[in-house]
Amino acid sequence: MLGEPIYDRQTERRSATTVEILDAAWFVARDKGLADLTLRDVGARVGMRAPSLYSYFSSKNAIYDAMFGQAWSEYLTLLESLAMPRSPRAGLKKIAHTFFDFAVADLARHQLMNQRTIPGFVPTPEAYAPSVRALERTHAYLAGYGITSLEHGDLYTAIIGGLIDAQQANDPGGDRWARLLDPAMDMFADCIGLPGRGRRST
Amino acid sequence: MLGEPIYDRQTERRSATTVEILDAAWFVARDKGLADLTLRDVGARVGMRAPSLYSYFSSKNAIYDAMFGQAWSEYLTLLESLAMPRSPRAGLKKIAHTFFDFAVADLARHQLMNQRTIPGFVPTPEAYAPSVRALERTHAYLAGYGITSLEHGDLYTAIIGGLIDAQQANDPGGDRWARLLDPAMDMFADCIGLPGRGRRST
DNA sequence: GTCTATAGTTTGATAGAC
DNA sequence: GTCTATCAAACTATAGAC
Repeated sequence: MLGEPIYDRQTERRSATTVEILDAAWFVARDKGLADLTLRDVGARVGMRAPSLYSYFSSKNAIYDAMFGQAWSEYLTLLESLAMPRSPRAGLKKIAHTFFDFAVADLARHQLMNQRTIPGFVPTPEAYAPSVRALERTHAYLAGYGITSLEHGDLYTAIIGGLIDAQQANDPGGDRWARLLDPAMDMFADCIGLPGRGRRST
Repeated sequence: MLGEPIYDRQTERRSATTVEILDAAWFVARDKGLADLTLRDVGARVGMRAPSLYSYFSSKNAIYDAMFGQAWSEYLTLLESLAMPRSPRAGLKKIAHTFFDFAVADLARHQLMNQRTIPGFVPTPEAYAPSVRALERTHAYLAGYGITSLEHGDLYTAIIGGLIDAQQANDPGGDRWARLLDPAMDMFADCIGLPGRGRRST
């Protein structure tokens, strides 16, 4: 008797369709807004009727859940692929820019990842896992620069998050707050006594 | 012929009911979530059926709009009532705490005031006015402490906003990020060269 | 001004034919 | 696995009686 194959045409085709559906969901979310995503629209985008989606996802929230996990996994991969510089100051800026740019590049994604805006949606532990790993990885980077205090890590992420929200809320598509990212990082670095440039006017 | 009265029993009663409806709307928003506010629930809370609300508000968005204006007016009043201290550092902290506490005290209100989470809702210019006045007033306070640069003002508000969002997203009801407010303000003050304590470890 | 009644829409989800 | 058909529910908003 032959061993069971790791995959066959059927399961391969099936997961390909699953990815296709998720892509369609992202498109609709960006187009109509994350909260206004409907199964009809998603289905139409992949040439299906809404009920057919239930062959791939058990509910609408299951789609949100997969999107959540996918987005954080993407960010985690991006974060882990970074070649971190020697200089702590440059390192802080690199992570900050990576997160900032990732968030600003896709508002719907940022909303799903970082805000609690979908009424009944709570990510499952499986989908939540990569976001935890991303945070751990960030703290590991900071620790590599000698920043081990929990408070410093919290403040660091809060400042970046504040700049992102201000940017997208008050100047979407612009760079009024994006330009403050580096000065803010220098300010933070000065505050915790990192080596490098001393005081700076802005 | 008698002059027209400034008000009479009818208009007085009418505006009283309007306030009652708004109070009910706030209650429902806090209870069920801002996005899940329904006219049925609001009506039930004031002993009316949903259609009756249309005698007071022309649409559901008109209710959101009134709530938006009301919230910002309240904050503006609070802001203008502050007795600002002499010390710039203390002043920065006072405004920061005022805004932080106001936001954290009512999540639904914060969501309506500062985030764009309701699908079709855009505040009318009238409702938007007090929020502009609040921002102007904040900048006036900062100017009184010699902080006149636009960038500094933007960074100041972004930091506070970031701490608020981190607090409510990751530790609602706690104080993990609230405790960072003063250190963050000292950091900011150090950065822009305000007098007072020099460098500080956190 | 408030009600009942209802229009008109949209949505997530299920049943069952093919 | 995809479809049609449909359900059940929710909502905003309007019309018209009282």
